[in-house]
Amino acid sequence: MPYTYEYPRPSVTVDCVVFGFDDKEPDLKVLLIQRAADPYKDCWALPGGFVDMDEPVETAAMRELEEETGLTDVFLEQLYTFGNPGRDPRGRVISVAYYALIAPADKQITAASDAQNVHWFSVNHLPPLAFDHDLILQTGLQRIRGKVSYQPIGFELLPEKFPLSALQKLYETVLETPLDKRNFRKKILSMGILKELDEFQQDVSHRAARLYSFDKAKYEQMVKEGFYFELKEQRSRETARKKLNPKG
Amino acid sequence: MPYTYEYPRPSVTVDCVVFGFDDKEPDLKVLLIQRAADPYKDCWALPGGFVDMDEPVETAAMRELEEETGLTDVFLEQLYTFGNPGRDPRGRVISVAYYALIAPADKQITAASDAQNVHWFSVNHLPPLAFDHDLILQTGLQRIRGKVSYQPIGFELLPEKFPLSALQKLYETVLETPLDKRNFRKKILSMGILKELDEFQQDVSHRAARLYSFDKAKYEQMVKEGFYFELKEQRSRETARKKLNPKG
DNA sequence: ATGGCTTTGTGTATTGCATACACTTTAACA
DNA sequence: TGTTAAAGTGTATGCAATACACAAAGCCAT
Repeated sequence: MPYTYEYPRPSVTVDCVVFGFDDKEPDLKVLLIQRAADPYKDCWALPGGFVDMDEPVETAAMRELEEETGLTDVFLEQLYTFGNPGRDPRGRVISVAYYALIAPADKQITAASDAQNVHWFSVNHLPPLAFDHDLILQTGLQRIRGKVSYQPIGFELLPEKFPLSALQKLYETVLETPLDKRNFRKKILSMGILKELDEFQQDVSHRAARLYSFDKAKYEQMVKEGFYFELKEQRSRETARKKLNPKG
Repeated sequence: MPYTYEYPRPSVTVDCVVFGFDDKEPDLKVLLIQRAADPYKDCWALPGGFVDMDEPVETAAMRELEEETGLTDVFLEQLYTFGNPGRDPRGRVISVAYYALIAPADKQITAASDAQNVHWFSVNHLPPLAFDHDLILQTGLQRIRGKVSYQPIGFELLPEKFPLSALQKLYETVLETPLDKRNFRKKILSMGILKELDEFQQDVSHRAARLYSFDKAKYEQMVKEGFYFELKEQRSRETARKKLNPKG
């Protein structure tokens, strides 16, 4: 026990809420691991672990994610720090949570390290989770729901090349609202941040859709010039009217 | 040195970016303390300190804020966690940063604890800061710039009763853009989240403006019913036209 | 009291964008 | 070849954002 301090110190961990989108189902999924060790042995949990003394916190998140699930090169952003006393039976543990967005089809998942199992779960059918991981997960869900409308992070959940219908389904799923096809296409295309490809869907039993890709360089250029991404839930005229005159 | 652990542990601190608004100047201010102890003795810094083992992190932020500046009952939200190795010369210190919004006129400030001095600084005229506090402060600034447009947090920076011109100046200051008076008033009043008071400015050497207050209960009710606060930088027709046809 | 100064407070015409809405085209497969 | 499934496309309407200027109020100095 060589590490001695004048005052007590908490442990610091990282946890990752990894979101994935499947446009076949379609629903929003979260990657969970089944714990191989106590506490909460056999319970499902977010991938994560202790921060090393000489690594940045975000690096720790990426390292733990790779160790436990095999994932590398993912979009990763800090979510929130959870540090209530009592959230971990081992003592005072403060956890810096991150959220990641990946296109499951693009990435291979492998259980490793102290995960005995890794699995995608729909956010609507989650198992009981270890620690306060359900709170962390719900916080992540709120975050991406709030964020997709104002930042083009949704593209991180799609493969590099995708049909417009997949993008629309993604937005419909995350925002939990149907969108009008013509209006959606008109709006996203008018932004000019998509590259129209000369490629089409393969192996579909109906007319193949044209594929697009997100033009990140152009998007960043446009942001510099004052462009403002916005792709929100459509507010119907009904709703708008009610706002002004609640009696109908 | 009674605290001994099997693995090394970082220290965990909190830091607070306290924003205030002065509609006389008008500019956005930040509350800084002058450190009474090493490291960075005499240097200006964000109020903050170590998290106790048995208190929630947010409680630590409120406690340190009160100890060092005398402030209580302020709007406080978590901002971001800064934990790069090397950010503190005392060793590995991970800091959970919060930001606070207050109306300086409503609150009394008092230097105490290990602050030898407390002072409001304009965000445009900051002294050199201790640790990575400039990074934290800029992160806070970005956060409120991004957030005022979509959440009515601006009211936290005004006294309870305020004239519309103060609200407008606040938005102009935070968004760094002029706003049209008639359009601003039309929009904010049409939202129905302001209570029109039967009180007027006192001691002004011109026509006294009517005072308003933010109707928080009504706002929260409206949010439940699907209301969506939005008060953004106005995009001129010029700008909008350039977007579609860059050549003019 | 009068005129000057400062800030409040108000209305309308125009334009652009969001919305609502349905049918034809394409391609695979039976 | 016709059945099925999804892709792809245009327009009319209405609301909301914008641009814009002057009269009213109240204090102050003369």
